Amino acid sequence: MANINEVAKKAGVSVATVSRVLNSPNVVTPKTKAKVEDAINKLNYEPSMLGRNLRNSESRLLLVLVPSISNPFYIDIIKGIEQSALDQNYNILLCETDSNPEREEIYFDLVRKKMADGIISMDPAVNIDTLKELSKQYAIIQCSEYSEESDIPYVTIDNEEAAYRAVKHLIKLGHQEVALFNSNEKYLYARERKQGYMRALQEYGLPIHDEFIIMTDQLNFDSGIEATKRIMNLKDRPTAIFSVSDLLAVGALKEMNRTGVKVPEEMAIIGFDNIEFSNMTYPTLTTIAQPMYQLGTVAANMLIEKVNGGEVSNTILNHELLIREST
Amino acid sequence: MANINEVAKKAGVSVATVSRVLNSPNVVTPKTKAKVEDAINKLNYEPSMLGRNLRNSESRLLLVLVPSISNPFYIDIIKGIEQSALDQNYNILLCETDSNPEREEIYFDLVRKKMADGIISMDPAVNIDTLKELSKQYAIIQCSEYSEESDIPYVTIDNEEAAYRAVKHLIKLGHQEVALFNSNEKYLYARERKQGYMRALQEYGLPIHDEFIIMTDQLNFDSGIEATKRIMNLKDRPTAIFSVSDLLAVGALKEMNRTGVKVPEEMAIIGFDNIEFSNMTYPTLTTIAQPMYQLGTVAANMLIEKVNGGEVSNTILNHELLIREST
DNA sequence: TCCATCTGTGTAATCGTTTTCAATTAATAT
DNA sequence: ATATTAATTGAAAACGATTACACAGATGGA
Repeated sequence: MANINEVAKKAGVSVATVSRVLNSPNVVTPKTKAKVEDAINKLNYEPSMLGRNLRNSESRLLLVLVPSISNPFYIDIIKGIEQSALDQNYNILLCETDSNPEREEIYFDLVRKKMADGIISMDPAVNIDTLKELSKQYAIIQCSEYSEESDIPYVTIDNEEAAYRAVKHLIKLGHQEVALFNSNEKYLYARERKQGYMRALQEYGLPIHDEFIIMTDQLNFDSGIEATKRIMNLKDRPTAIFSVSDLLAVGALKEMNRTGVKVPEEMAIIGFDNIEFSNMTYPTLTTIAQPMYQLGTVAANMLIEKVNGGEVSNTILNHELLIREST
Repeated sequence: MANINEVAKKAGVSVATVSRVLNSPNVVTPKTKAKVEDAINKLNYEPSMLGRNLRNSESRLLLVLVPSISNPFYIDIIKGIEQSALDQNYNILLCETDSNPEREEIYFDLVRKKMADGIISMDPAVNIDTLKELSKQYAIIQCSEYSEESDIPYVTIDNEEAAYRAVKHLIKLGHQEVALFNSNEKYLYARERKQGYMRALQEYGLPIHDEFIIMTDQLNFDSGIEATKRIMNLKDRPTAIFSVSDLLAVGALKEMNRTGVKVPEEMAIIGFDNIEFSNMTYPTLTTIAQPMYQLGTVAANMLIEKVNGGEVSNTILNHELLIREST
C-alpha cells in the first residue's frame, strides 16, 4: 500500500514530480517520467482518491435521488446518468428515498458533508423547500419531475402535450368515454397530464366525467388493479383508459385479463413511459414513450456543467406516441 | 463553509475538542459541549467527510457490481444491500458492468484507489482472476453467483435443489417432456440448475432430450421468445418449460400468447427468481422464489464485517416454490 | 562571453479531519 | 492543607495527495 512519498523516494525524485507524471505527463522529461513509472510499477502504487479528493475539495460523486428503483421508468434514466457520469470521470451514488423524509435527509447530508458534488433529483415527493435551500449552495438538477417556482434547472418532457396526444389518439379511434388514471395532483406532472387529457376532450366537445378520473397514491401494479376495479364497478363504464404510468396500465391489463374483458375491443388502454415491460404484456401496451436514457444523459451533463461553475438552461425533450396492441 | 478550525476558534476551544463533541460527546464536559454546539450552529458547520475519510483511510462506500439493472432480480437485492449499508453508515456505489470488461476495470479501480471499502459482486461474467487477486487485499463478497475454487465468501441459494423441485413439480403434474431454458453453462448456477433438472428427470426414469435443452446468451425477454420459437419448431414438442430466469419465462409466455398456445393447458411454464413482474403476467407465473432482499442484507452485512477485519462464512439461504397459474 | 528566457524539478504549504501524548484542572483520599 | 488519582483539554503529528513559488540548468541571441 505504497503512497506517493515512497514512490518519490524510490524514483529519486520529489513527490511533486510523481504527481506531475500522473496528472500532466507532458511537462516532465521522458527520462524522469520513465524512472517514476518504473517506481510506480515496482511498488504497485495506486494513487489514493481520498488524498486527492481532500486536496481538490471534490468527491467526484453525483447523488441520484429516486423515489423507487422498482419502477423501471427510472432504470433507463439511471443508465443514461451513469454513462454520462463515467465519461466525465464521475460516479453515481444511487439513493432510493422510498418517499421517506428521513432517508432523504441522510442523502442530503451527503452533499452537505461534501461526500457528493451535486444532486439529480427525480423524486416528485422531494422536500422542495430543502431542495431550494440546498440549491443556493450546491449544484442541483431536477429530472422529469420539477418544481415550477424554484429556479433549479430541470430536464423533462412536455407532459401536457403528451397527454393530449394520448387521449386524442383514443378519441380518434372512436372512444367517447375515456378514463384517466392519474397520480396525486400535488405533483406537477399529474396536473399537466390532466390538463392535456381535458384539452383533448374539450377539443372534441366531449364531456368530462369526474367519476372517470381516478387518483392513485402510487404508480404501481396494485394501484392499477385497484383503479380498474373502481372503473369497472361504475354503471356507465368508459371504453378506454389513459393511464399516466405504464405500471398502472399493466395492472389494468391484468385486471381485464382476469375478468375476461377483451383489450382493446371492449376496453382500450394507453400507458405512459414506455418501460421495457410494456412490450412484454399480453396484449402489448400502447404508450407515450419518454426518452428515458436521454433524460439521464442530459441531466448528468447539466449537473456536471453546474458543478464546474457553468450556467445551464432548462431542457424539454421529445416524446413519442407508440401505438401497439392495446388500442 | 466553515471548517473545524473556525468552530474551535469561535467556541474558544481546540479542534480536538470540537472533534470530540462530534465523535465521542460523552468525554467532554457539558459546558464546553454547549459552547461548541453553539458555535457549530452559529457557523452552520458541517464536518467534511473528505477530511474525515482521509484521516480514517476509509470511504464508507460499498461497491455493488451488477451485470444489468434492467433485470428486476437485482433490484430487490440492491434494496436489501442499501438498507443494511445505511443502517451501518455506509453508502453504495451501484455499478452496472453490462458484462463489459472495461467498465469492470473502472469499477475495480475505485477500490484500488480507496474510493470504495469493499465489493459485492453479483456479476456471473466477472473476471474471476482479477477478483481473486483483489480479494487478497480488499474485502469482497460474492452474492448469488459465485466461484467454487475461489475462497471469496459468498451468499446464495441451493440452485441444484431449487431446480430439482421445480422440475419435480412439473413431473408430478404429469409432464413427461420438460424443456430447459438455461443460460451459458460456463456459469456455475447454470450448471447446478441443469443438474437439478437432470436429477428430477432421472428420479422418475424420464429420458433426457438434448434438443429440449436450450442455452441462451442473455437472461432477457427477447432470449425467452427466441428459445420458445426453437422449441415450438421441433416436431416432438415438450409439454412444459423450466426456465432458469423469470425474464426468459415471460418471453416464453408472450410467445405462447402470440401464437395462441394455451398456458398451462398446452404448455406449462415455470420460472426462477420471483421478480415482481412474474405476478403481473397473463397468466401469472409459477416460479422459484429467491429471497432477494435477504440476499442483499446478508451480503452487505458480511461485507461490512469483512471490511472491519472480521471473518465471515458462506451462507445458503432458503428458496421456495411458488405455484401460480402457469402450471 | 554575458544576459535573458525557458524548462524541468524541488520545497513546503495546504485541504479538514482524528488521535496520541502531554499538560492542566478537578476530584478524592489522607 | 496536601498528595494522589481521575477527568478534561490542547498541541501537534498524521492521513495522501496537489500546486504556488522558487530555483537551477539549459538554450539562445546579442
